[in-house]
Amino acid sequence: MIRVLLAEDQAMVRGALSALLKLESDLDVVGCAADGEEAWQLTQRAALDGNGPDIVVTDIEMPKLTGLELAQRIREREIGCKVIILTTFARPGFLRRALDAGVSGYLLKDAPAEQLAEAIRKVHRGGRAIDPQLALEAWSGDDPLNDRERQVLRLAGEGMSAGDIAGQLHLSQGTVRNYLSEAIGKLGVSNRIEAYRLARQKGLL
Amino acid sequence: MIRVLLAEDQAMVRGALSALLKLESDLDVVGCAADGEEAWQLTQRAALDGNGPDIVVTDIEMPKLTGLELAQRIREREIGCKVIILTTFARPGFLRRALDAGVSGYLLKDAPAEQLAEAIRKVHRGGRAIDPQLALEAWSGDDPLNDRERQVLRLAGEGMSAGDIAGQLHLSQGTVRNYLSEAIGKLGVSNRIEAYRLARQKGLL
DNA sequence: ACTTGCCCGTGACAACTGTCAGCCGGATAG
DNA sequence: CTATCCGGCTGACAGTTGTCACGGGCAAGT
Repeated sequence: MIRVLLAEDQAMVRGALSALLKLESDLDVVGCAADGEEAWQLTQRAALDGNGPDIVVTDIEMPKLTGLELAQRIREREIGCKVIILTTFARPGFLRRALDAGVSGYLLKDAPAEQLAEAIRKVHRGGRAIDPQLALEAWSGDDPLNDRERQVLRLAGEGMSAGDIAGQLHLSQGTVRNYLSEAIGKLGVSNRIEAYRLARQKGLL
Repeated sequence: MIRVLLAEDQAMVRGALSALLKLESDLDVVGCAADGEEAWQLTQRAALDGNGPDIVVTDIEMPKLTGLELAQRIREREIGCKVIILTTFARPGFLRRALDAGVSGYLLKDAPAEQLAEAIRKVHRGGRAIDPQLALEAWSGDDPLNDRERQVLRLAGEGMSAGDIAGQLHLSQGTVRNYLSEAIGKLGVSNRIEAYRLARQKGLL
């Protein structure tokens, strides 16, 4: 019996995926989480009790903690469970960061439903399940942005001013503007809005 | 037995929803479509054979034919089956257009999974199933923005400067800034980025 | 110890943004 | 006809943004 934990913010989709996996006799859905933070709590707590999930299937874009951050944390704290990313976005940057975060699988929501159970089994056997089309693209374009630039850009994209961002990240306003300027330059655009859009589109956020 | 047809472009989600509905003993998933056009073909053909679906559950954003267009067509050709929209987007503008197209239900993918089956039954009995939170907004929050403000905001949201926008719309730079200022004020935010995000989120663009 | 690189910060400057008060011409209505 | 509204424009002002040059601190290599 493979123990699976599901993290996905859209309740309807979460419930439906759960129903899908419950049809498989060798899979056991031991938990569902509506955001990354909840998934982390559940995983960690269960792991301490010795009945943690074998596989975490997670979306990327979720409130509080993204799927990528969740994967990273699971690896850092050595929880010992595998992670499969299940997302809408075929962005090379996402896949790359997912691999850096040590995930074992990366599936698209566009893929046929049967692939999910198959991927879970494959990963559980110690294999990897990476969408083949995407795997190719991932090593072509490279990611110019560093962590700070990403953070700052993300906040700027939500409409925060340099001052706001500085407050939130405990930096000075000038530094924030420098990072933004850097990011704008690296991406070859002319203001923060375009930088945000481009970075987002390329999956660099 | 309620006959249901499912239209949703993401294969994984489509399969999962299908699994979810198959758990209900009084529901029968008689077809799945990956886009609006396919859903229309299936619905129409089955209707001619006298075994058309009672309910079509459809996403909005799909290739070829959107869920809204599908709903409209089903009503125009008097197929005689009900439509339930199932979408990510809580935009009052979408709901309004959906109602105009004669749909019987409008659910969010954020809603709990159980609601889908309930909504289907309710609509089959002749009722309506509109997300209550959304229903309020749709007729309360009426659109504060005028055409110019919308245009300008849309372009600003793509990263264009006041000067760029002025060029594109054949206005003066100052006028563009005035419109932006107006829009920012009406939406109660503090810069163009937030204004864009809010307007977009409310479906006003 | 010395470079090299990175992170964070400063100060200054030009450009852009957001706000406001007010002008003009056309349409509409009383 | 005149009053009023509306779309568009202007000019001015303070605040924010984008750029640049530069300085200090810290870590890793050499």
